[in-house]
Amino acid sequence: MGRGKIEIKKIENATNRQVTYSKRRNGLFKKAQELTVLCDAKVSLIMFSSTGKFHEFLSPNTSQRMGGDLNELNIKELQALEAKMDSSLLAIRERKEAKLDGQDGIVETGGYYESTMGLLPNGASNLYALRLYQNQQPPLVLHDDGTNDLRLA
Amino acid sequence: MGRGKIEIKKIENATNRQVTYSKRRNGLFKKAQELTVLCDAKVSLIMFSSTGKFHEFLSPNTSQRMGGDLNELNIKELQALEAKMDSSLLAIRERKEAKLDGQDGIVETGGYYESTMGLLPNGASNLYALRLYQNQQPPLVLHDDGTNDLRLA
DNA sequence: AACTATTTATAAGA
DNA sequence: TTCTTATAAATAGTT
Repeated sequence: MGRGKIEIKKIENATNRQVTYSKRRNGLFKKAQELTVLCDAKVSLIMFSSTGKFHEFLSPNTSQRMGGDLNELNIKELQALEAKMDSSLLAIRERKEAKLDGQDGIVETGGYYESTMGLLPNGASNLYALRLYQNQQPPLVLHDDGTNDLRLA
Repeated sequence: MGRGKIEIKKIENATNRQVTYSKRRNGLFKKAQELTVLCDAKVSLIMFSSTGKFHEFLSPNTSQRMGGDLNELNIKELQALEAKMDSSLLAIRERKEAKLDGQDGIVETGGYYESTMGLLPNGASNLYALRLYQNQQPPLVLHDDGTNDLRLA
């Protein structure tokens, strides 16, 4: 939708690529915003340009605590969060043990799903998704771009 | 871009809202895909309809481990992941303690940033963002939609 | 699900 | 870079 039709392939010229990224990023955010309002949906949109610039959109209706911090959470919420982190950590430790022992006990039964993207202080980025399941020995799926180690703060 | 111009406000008719959600969701995914390819960007797009349906887009170049599981992670990665979860858990416990004591020790110094959205097995959803910092007493920012308790598996 | 009249996004140019 | 505008693309209302 412009003066000419373009092929969807990587824009090799870095300047043009940056300009297009900027324009289309704005377009995507606007669309995400509109979808959120029109359809009462929840949207999380996170992106990194090829130069490592980070931008995100979160549904306004999910941002009531924006700028807040843990002090805004009540004890019950903190306990729930702690419990979740605890069980996730346990899952990771179990996996690590299984790995060390050469075991394999993955059972994918569905359940909690989580997708996330991280930005590190040095500008490097990673994108990964975690799938945390509810059975007693939760498997966990982790993705990254395959080009960097997981860089977890 | 249709037969008529529309106002960006919630579509009250549930059927129309669902139809529009479906159309615009596809549009958003297509745009996200194009941006990924054209600009060599990384994009994570996650959404829930008002009826709780879940959809996501992850940049293809960040999905090399799709379908994999923790067994595909090496020990080093598992250790890094474990350490991250550990420190996050510690941050949460510290916050909880501070909360119980009525303290306030938040210091936002920047650093690791993480945004995430979760889906629970019962179809309920939550959207929240965590900001995990690198200083020794990491503050943590958590958002949800304010209408439900945090529902963490 | 398809079809189009229109609106909207944007590629190329200024 | 920011603005313009011709054109491609998305989509609202309809069938």
